[in-house]
Amino acid sequence: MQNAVFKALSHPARRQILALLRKGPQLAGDLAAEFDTSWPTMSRHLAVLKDAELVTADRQGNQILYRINTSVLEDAATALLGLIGRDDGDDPIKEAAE
Amino acid sequence: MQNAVFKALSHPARRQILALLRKGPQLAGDLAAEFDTSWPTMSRHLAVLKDAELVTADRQGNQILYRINTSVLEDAATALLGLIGRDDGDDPIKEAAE
DNA sequence: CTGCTAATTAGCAAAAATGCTAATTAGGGT
DNA sequence: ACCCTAATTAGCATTTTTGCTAATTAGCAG
Repeated sequence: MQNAVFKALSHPARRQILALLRKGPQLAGDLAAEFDTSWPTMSRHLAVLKDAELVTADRQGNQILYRINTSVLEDAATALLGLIGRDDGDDPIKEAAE
Repeated sequence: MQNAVFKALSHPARRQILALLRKGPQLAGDLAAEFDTSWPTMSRHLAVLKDAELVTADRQGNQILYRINTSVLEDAATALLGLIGRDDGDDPIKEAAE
C-alpha cells in the first residue's frame, strides 16, 4: 500500500537505513551498529520498512540479511513526480497519445 | 528541511491536496470542499504543507490562494531516486566524472 | 540439553499527529 | 460602526508513533 510506504519514509532513521542499504544487503546487527538507538528500536524501524515492502529480510542461519527493494522506492518516486506535472484536465486518452 | 517534507507527504490527505493543486492554484475553501474532514483540519494540513514549503499561500483579498511548489517536490523525488542507485563506495570524484 | 549470539516481541511511558468544536482574526460590504 | 464570509488559531481528546528495558524466539555449537 502506497500509504505505508510514505509513512515508512517519514522517519529520518528509516531513510538512513535505506541509504545504508544502497551499499548492498546488510545484516540487521550491522545496521543497528550504525545508530545510537537501541537494538529493539532499530528492529522496529526495520519492521516498518518491511511492512511497506521497502526492504526484504532473509534469514541467513543465525542472522538476518536485509535488502532494499528498489521497485517500491521507484514507485514512490514516480508518485511524487506524478504530482509535479500539471494536470490540464485533458481527456486521458488523448493525453496518453501525445 | 528534508524531514518536514517527508513528514508532510506521509498523510494521504496532504498528498491528495497536492494532487488537486496539479490542476492549478486553488482557494483554501475550494480545497476544503473536496474533503469530508472539517475546515480547521484542512487548514492544519495546509499549514503542514506550507511549513514543508510544499505549497505557498497568497492572500487574495478575502480568501487565500494555495499553489504547489514543484521544486521541493522535485527535491524529494530526487532524494528517493538517490536511494535507488547502488553505492559502490567509489571515489566520489571519479563517480561524478562518469 | 545447555549455552551463546542474533534478533524480535511484549509492555510500558513519553511524545507527536489527528481531528473535532469553539473562538478568533482578516477582509470586504453596507 | 456592523455584519458576513473566509480562514486560522486555541484547546481538548483520541490515536499513533517512538523508544526504552525486559522477556522471548531462533539458530547454531558443544
